[in-house]
Amino acid sequence: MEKTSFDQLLMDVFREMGAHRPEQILPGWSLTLSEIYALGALAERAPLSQAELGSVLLLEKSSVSRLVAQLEQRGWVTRERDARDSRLRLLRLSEQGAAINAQLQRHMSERHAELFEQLTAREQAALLEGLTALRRALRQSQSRPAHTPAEPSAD
Amino acid sequence: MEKTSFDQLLMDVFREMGAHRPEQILPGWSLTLSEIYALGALAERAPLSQAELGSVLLLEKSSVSRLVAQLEQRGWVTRERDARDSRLRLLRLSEQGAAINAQLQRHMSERHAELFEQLTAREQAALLEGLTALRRALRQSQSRPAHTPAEPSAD
DNA sequence: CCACATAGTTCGATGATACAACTATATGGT
DNA sequence: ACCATATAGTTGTATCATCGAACTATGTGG
Repeated sequence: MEKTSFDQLLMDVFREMGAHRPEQILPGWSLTLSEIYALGALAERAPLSQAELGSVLLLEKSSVSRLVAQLEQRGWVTRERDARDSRLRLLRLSEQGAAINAQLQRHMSERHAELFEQLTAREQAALLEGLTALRRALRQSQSRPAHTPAEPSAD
Repeated sequence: MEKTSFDQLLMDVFREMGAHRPEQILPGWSLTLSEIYALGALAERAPLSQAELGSVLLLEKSSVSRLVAQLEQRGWVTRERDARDSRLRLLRLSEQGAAINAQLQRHMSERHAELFEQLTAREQAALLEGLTALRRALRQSQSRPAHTPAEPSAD
């Protein structure tokens, strides 16, 4: 039993999941991780401004701008101007976008299922518990990345 | 309590660790994930040909070629020709490379430590167990990525 | 010795990202 | 009202990791 480091483990998992190959995340779908992630975020937390989406995705606003432009072009996301503050772009999934997202989730679930079948129930539980905890820890120690996503001022 | 999907979890973790921002993995070190990973692989499994390294990293041979060229340029990796088959480049860490790798590992361990402090012992154990199992499962179902890395012929 | 296989390199393209400079809109003080 | 400043988003430019294809060099088997 190799005492593999946690980083090593995580890196292995990243790679095997094809994280360094944008096109490969979901074979056949020309979707990047960011796009998938964005759809998921919008599906859950209803209307988000681009800045808000950026702080979820940890992406620079310019990257978000282009990202959502693409999603809009595909007809998956709508960008409505906020009535109260027309600088804001309120992002929502279109119906088609919601459908795509559902399909994506399903697709990924299937992939999970395959993977999970190979884990014992105990391992599955451990994986979820561990990742959830890790994410929590990461969020807290969120050691101010370069483009430190500004806290959406709750103002 | 959101029933966060596993993919979602994993993606969150990716992003918070800065996996989409090459430079950001280890602030101050201009190292990509692949480079870090390559150093680690060489540290463990002694001399590897580029093809072998490629199948570890899941990278195309051309990508490996450039990657190791960079590492060599920095003086971290040596590329010796195999005496028996001079087509092969036997990759090894230089002393400096080994030192760098050790430093990297230490650096990352520290980061772990910070993160782990925020997890309960139980969560830590769960994380390691879960990731280990997941990696195993990924390796097994490693079914057919596009550029399917050829099995390094055990010759 | 020639045909073919294998290891690696180089070239060109793609795509995700950042940063900086810009536009448009909002807000607050005088 | 008006200007200064702040904020949201866009556009332009650069970087860089990656792939695929075409190439070179080396090994191998008739």
